[in-house]
Amino acid sequence: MESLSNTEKQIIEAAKKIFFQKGLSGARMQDIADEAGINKALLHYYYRSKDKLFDMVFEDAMNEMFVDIKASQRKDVTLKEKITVVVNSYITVIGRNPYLPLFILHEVNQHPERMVQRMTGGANFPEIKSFIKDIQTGAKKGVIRKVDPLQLVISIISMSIFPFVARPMIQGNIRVGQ
Amino acid sequence: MESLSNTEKQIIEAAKKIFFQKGLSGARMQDIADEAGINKALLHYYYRSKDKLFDMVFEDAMNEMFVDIKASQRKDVTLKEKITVVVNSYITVIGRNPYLPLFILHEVNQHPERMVQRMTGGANFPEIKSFIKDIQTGAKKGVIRKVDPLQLVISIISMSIFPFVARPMIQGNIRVGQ
DNA sequence: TATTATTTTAACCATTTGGTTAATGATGCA
DNA sequence: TGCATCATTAACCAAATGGTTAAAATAATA
Repeated sequence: MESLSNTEKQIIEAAKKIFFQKGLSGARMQDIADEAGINKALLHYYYRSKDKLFDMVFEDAMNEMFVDIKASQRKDVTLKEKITVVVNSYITVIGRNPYLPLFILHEVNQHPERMVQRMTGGANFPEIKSFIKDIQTGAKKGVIRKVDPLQLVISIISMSIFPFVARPMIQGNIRVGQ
Repeated sequence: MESLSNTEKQIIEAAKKIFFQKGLSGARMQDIADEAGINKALLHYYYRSKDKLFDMVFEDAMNEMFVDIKASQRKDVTLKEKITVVVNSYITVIGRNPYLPLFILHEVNQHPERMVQRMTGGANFPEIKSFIKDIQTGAKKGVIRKVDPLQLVISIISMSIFPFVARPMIQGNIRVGQ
């Protein structure tokens, strides 16, 4: 991220746009070049291969998706505040970039190994385990009802993210039923 | 679906396997032919083009995803039973074929028009509108708390489907945090 | 069995696509 | 101003890929 040339930024922006929409296998280097308004060879000049370029974009996407979440894991925040932060964060981030979640989910499914790397390497990634512990102590204190902590986490994440992912289908459906 | 030859079935099965895993743009006709144990030209003999073949698979997928759901829309079932049927149906169907939801979501995002067709044409497709009405009358009768019906539907669907979609990420995450 | 229709294949073909190369433009610097 | 480095491009290449064709194998039919 340190001092990218103007062209480099254009390329990354273009690559994000195309990769987010079409995925790795659906994206064409020519499309990215066109979107960036440059020659295709220049893509390879800066980022050697399609895969390398995709890696950058993917790492960017992961960061974008989870930056704010990290904030919820500060120790000095109450459980309910943490939950609020998580939900708000997802809604804000995805609202800003609707392609993000489905892009990540699809690509993780295509190459699970690629994500495990980013997860161990990448700085900001939400730690579910710590969230679970918070819920457990919260339940003991009586702040929330006693539930399976993992299930609660999954439910919160599901309800925060899935509506965006399924939006085209739901909207389509409602429209079809008049 | 009426009396397909053995080869045709093999092709459909192979095509489903490959398309489900890799999506339209990621799938190779050669892969499908190999998976079916036949020559690539035979694919085109039965299903003219990759797109035509994909259309079959996609329609199949949509049906598979929503067959059972239709059952929940019978009039003589209570609201809570309906909800149970919906949740169980999704869990069963996706448990049987984990690739299904992400495949559909991804492809619908790639070509929204394709889905709208399937939705208007396809027989079994869950009608959210009718579900919403059930919830509204249920709320009036006091069977459930008064909530935004659409939000409830979306939450139910989210919690039923998303855990499967995000499974690799959640499992990966938990493993990484030891 | 002879012939016709159907199924299957090997060999091709045209296009697309990721990637390379060599030349041209620009930019800084001595 | 001349030279060297960096940025950019047009033209090209090889491999991959969807699709075709003509021939071979198989099944149906008379």
